[in-house]
Amino acid sequence: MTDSERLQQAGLRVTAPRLATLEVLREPGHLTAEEVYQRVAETLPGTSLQAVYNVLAAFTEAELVRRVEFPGSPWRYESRVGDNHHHVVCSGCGAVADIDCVVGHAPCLTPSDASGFVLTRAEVTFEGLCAACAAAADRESLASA
Amino acid sequence: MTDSERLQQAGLRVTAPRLATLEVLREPGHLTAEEVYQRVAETLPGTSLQAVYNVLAAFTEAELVRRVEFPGSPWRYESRVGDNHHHVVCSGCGAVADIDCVVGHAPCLTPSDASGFVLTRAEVTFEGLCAACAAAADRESLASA
DNA sequence: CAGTTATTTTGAATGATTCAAAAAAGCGCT
DNA sequence: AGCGCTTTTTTGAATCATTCAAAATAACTG
Ligand SMILES: [Mn+2]
Ligand SMILES: [Mn+2]
Ligand SMILES: [Zn+2]
Ligand SMILES: [Zn+2]
Repeated sequence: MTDSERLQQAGLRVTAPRLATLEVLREPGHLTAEEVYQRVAETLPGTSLQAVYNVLAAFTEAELVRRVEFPGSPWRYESRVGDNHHHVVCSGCGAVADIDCVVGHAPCLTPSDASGFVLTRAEVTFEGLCAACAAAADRESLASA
Repeated sequence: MTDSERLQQAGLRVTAPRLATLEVLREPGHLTAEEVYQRVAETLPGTSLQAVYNVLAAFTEAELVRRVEFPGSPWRYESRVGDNHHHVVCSGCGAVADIDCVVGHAPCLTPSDASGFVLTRAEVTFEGLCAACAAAADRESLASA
């Protein structure tokens, strides 16, 4: 299916900013609105940041993209949708990586006691150190020892 | 241990705003800085919102309180610390409830593949409808059927 | 192509959090 | 109790991501 068709299927008009945004978000990654805007502006100068915000809001609504929120960071957007995967954020450098849903059977959707809530979704964010930052920390502690 | 002693143990000076904040956060709940400020101001008029922000930042740093972030909401603070429990947020009314760590053996800390990250923490936020909102939704769908 | 409606542009507003400088208060010591 | 040093609070302003609003423009329908 072409990008235009995807937009139409979602009930959205086919516009240049939207096509450019789809293109930018095609490759894997977790970009902020500002970052998407920078990249869109490369191929489509004159596009406003506000337009990118509008596009991303519409896409999120239509579930063409997924919006993820990490502490202390602006919202980020990715094209990997529909699989409720999770994320790790490096507390050293801020790098983000995808994590497939834990140990098979989605244990994260079956808490022991949900206090009467009907659960629809689980958002899981891991925190840790990426390989590079962990290595750096190792060298650090070795040097000071 | 008294609140004063807790502050001293954390290396923090004992001040009125800090004691008042500890008092406010004694009971379970998830309050925003603004809400803490409102309650502190009741017993300690003249306290500034900025002071509350300072206190909460110091407390979070010292792990006297835990800060949790929910999408679309200002940060919230709670006194239940040290057990890495999780949360549900009602998508209807915004109510927040605690959820003990899922099915015993903390499966949320053992993802199938962490892409080389060394994990230190898992933040799990469930989304759903609280009992009241679920009941309301039921009535709604019944009426329109 | 004209009419209708969605989208983009431009410019400003909002709200939570942070920054900075001066005043006040807490603590250790005498 | 009083001094001096350091932390905390106050006051006032700044920052940043996101949102709001109105007018201009562009996409779809027939
Ligand atoms: Mn992802
Ligand atoms: Mn809690
Ligand atoms: Zn890193
Ligand atoms: Zn509810």
